[in-house]
Amino acid sequence: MNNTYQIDNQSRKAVYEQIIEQVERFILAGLLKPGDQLPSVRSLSIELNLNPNTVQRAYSELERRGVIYTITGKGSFVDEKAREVISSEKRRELPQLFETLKEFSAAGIEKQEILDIVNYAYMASKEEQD
Amino acid sequence: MNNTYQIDNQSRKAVYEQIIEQVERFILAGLLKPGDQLPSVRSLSIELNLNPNTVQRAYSELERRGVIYTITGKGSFVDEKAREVISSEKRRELPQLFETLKEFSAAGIEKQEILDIVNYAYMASKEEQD
Amino acid sequence: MNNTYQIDNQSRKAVYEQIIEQVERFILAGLLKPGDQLPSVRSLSIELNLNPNTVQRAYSELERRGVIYTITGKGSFVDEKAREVISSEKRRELPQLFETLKEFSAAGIEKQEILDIVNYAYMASKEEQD
Amino acid sequence: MNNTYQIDNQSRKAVYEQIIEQVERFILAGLLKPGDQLPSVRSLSIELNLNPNTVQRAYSELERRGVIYTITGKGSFVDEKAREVISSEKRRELPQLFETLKEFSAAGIEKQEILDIVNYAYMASKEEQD
DNA sequence: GTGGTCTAGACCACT
DNA sequence: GTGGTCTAGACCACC
Repeated sequence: MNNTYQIDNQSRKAVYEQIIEQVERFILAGLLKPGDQLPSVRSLSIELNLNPNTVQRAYSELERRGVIYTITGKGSFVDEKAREVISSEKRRELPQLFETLKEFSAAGIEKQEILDIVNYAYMASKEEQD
Repeated sequence: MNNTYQIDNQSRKAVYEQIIEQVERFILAGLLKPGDQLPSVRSLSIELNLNPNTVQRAYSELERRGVIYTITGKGSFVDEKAREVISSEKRRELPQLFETLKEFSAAGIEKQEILDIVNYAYMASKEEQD
Repeated sequence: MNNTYQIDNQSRKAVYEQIIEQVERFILAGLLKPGDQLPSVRSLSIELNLNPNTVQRAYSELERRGVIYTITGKGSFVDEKAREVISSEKRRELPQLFETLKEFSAAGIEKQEILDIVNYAYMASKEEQD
Repeated sequence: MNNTYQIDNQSRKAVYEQIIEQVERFILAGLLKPGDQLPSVRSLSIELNLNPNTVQRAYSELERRGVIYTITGKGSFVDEKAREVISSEKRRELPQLFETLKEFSAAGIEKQEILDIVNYAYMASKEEQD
């Protein structure tokens, strides 16, 4: 796992959302810790060959959520409560998981197959953490 | 559970995608069986207060996927292989489930909590089936 | 090869065109000879479970082309010049074959592969003739 | 050979299909290469005096097939695998060629005449390529 | 600027 | 009546 940002222009996901996701992923993975400085809007926009507006939008949204904070003239930094904020965001996705799983069931996908995937995912996640 | 169509204008999901999802859900739930006729483009567009084009687009996509077939001048009908097609569509979503679960793990959501949701979802789905 | 009519409701081809094609094919195959009587509009529409209008339309078009002729009150019969007419219809499709073949070439399909198909098709056709 | 788009309003082929065919033809002819940008939906609709929806529909279908990819807000571009995709589409038409040839045979068109057309078509295609 | 979606309403071929 | 296509024109998100 590396901590350099990447964007997939061909993805149907908006570019600014891809940036948000990656910042949050780096935080969850411990690659970015509270107080750490994020790349500046300008440098990241150059690195990723993006319009600065796009990067700015991602940072603004992250700040709105309380994941980072910005000190004008100094830069953007990971908030103390970042992990907490991200976790509660993810938790809000659980009801949708429930709906998805009901559809898998209706589609005839065996419960055991899902349970296996859960186990693999949790194993894989713990390994990446190390 | 009823089999009348509903659309949510607030949703960020495209209306035509909502129609597709509902048709597929009705089929999985057994409310629409192979050979059954779907509401005509016109009648559904009136019922949902939509433009015929929007309904037409949903039906075209369902036909392209092999979920329904259309006889010009007669109507649209559930394909014999509809369930099969939908199941394989769903199965293609499993890798994304894997990614989502890894994120839940990284976000500190306990595996047991996920397993509970899986169990609930499969119970709920089986009940709706009856 | 049999000479009973069949229609494919799910085909994208119009039903009346399917009838036309089959009549012409039977004539080319020698299953229908000049002077032979075609099934009546009514009986064919019942046999194929079609609206009589649809069958009528096919017969009218065949008459217009000179493939069959109709004697009111007696029925429809294969015209003496039927084969000739159908052949010249087919011959008019040759320029389109030319275009199709150019596209196959551009798509990287080898000429030899096409030549093989031509040979097979002519062999198969001669066999069915017997 | 030029690479400007043209539509034939008289044709019974749908306009959006004509656009699809032309884009694919330009790609096969090497006039459009992977990564090349297609005219924007708006500009092409103006150039051809069509409604933007019609062009949009063609582009959507091309994207679904994997011939082009689209970056919302930036434009549509020829996919790396475009030729591959188009070739396999064409190859799927071969069985229909077989049927057509059988009919030509039954219609009394000499095999030699067909072979000549194949040769001409392959010659013509190679020349256009240069 | 770009594509994505939708409404409104029309015409056509076919059953 | 049914679906298939198209025009005209609008609004949105994103770059």
